Amino acid sequence: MLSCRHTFKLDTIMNGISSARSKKNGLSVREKTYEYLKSNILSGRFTAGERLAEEHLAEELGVSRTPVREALHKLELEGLIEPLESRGFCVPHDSPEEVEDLFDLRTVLEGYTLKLICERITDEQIERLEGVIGKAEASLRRKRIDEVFQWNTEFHDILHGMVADKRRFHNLIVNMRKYVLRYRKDTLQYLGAAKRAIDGHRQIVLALKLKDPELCERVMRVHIRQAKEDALQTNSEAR
Amino acid sequence: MLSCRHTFKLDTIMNGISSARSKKNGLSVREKTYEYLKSNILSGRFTAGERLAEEHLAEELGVSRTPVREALHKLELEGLIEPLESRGFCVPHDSPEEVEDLFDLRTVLEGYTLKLICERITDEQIERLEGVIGKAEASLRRKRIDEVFQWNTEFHDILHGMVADKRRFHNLIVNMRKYVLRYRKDTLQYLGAAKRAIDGHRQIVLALKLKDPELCERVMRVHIRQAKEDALQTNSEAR
DNA sequence: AAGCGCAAATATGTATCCAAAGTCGAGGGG
DNA sequence: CCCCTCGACTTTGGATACATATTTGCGCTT
Repeated sequence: MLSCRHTFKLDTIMNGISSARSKKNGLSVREKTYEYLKSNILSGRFTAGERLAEEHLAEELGVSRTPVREALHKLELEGLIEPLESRGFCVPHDSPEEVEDLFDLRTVLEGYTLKLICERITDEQIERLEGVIGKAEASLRRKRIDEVFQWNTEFHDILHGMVADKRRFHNLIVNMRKYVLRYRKDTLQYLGAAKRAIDGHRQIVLALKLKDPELCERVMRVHIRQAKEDALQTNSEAR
Repeated sequence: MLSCRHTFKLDTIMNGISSARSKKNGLSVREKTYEYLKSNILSGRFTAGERLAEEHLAEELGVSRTPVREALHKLELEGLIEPLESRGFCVPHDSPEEVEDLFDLRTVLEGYTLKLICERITDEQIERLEGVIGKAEASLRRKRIDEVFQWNTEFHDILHGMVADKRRFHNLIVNMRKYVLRYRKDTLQYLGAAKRAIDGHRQIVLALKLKDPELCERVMRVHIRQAKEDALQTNSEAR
């Protein structure tokens, strides 16, 4: 209650910067709310099953319920939260089965995507990928796991950028990688997993160089399956 | 303007039946709005690029803008509409490339799904599938294309029902089949396509009987690719 | 006559309001 | 003592109100 004060404050600021979705510069309140909630969910701030109430979140952010509602609905559609039987939403419990499903889906989609990429990739792009792998290895040698993670992310970003024109594939894959972050943050802790990931990337580039679409698909499937196993391993250890 | 009258009327009716999302019986206004818009989009009532304005739609349905907005956002996420640069949404132009993308995605997902199904299907379920194929053939002999379509849909429904526990796969596939309807409605017209679809289903069942996961994946890929070609063919003829 | 600019209309984003449904607890009855 | 019921409170869905932004068209100026 009494969030009016905060509301007015934020409102004023927002107006000053860029009231609605001025697209270029500032994000709309809804977008900010959405991003805020998403990052909180992915970073694990909310424990699974914990109730997320519109009102409460609205107050916390100093905005009205409207953008919060829209953000929650969007998150629900993306599968990051699920409706509670009674009311409200919560971050779903992630059973090992669901984690497995998620990775299986990635296995299939990313495998096929690499096959597509194989047919259109240029030598220059391959060099870029190799450069990134090199940087990841350098970070690994310095035991900077978080840096390795950054470079590995970059590696996949470059790949996905190559199918940006295939919007459905692109959106789907990018979305799934977001969910995966929830698990990866634990996985990351292990040097072994980081090394395996880099090895996988080396193999991917090799397959791309050979211009063998079928090999590409298989290699990527193996890579993601490896990631799945690392994630499941870490997850079960955590409990 | 002056939609107030309608609004009050519908409001009263709604309240009488089941105001909010009484889940079991009646749909919430948002859900009804969503379904309404979706069926209108899929049935091709809106021409591609045509602007969909909240206010206008709200008035047409006799509801306020709130549920319309939520429905529009949902449709956007599903890819059935896309935001216009300025404001509002529109049904995207479906370039042959996009249709191809859509089917490619289905190819991959359904292929993998059949592989999964292969490992868990029972003889009884196979019999059910064969029964449905038989009925589709009977309908085909009587040249009842719409009936063939129903049975073919049933065939895929049964298959997808078998991976209902893999929620991500399930949702994704079911969703994509919805989009496909937009094209299939034309494709359907052709007996040749109907026959090819049934043949594909026969092959699928055969692969399932052989319990060969790799074969299943390949056969399903071929089947969907066939559907893609039929769809593209029809589409280009239509223009 | 043409182009620039301003103003009005329209649409969208956000806040608030209202009604209805669900939840929880207290009190009474079995 | 436990269960059932009724009522108040919480929370959500939907409507409306309001501010802002965009677009379009009209008028003025050059």
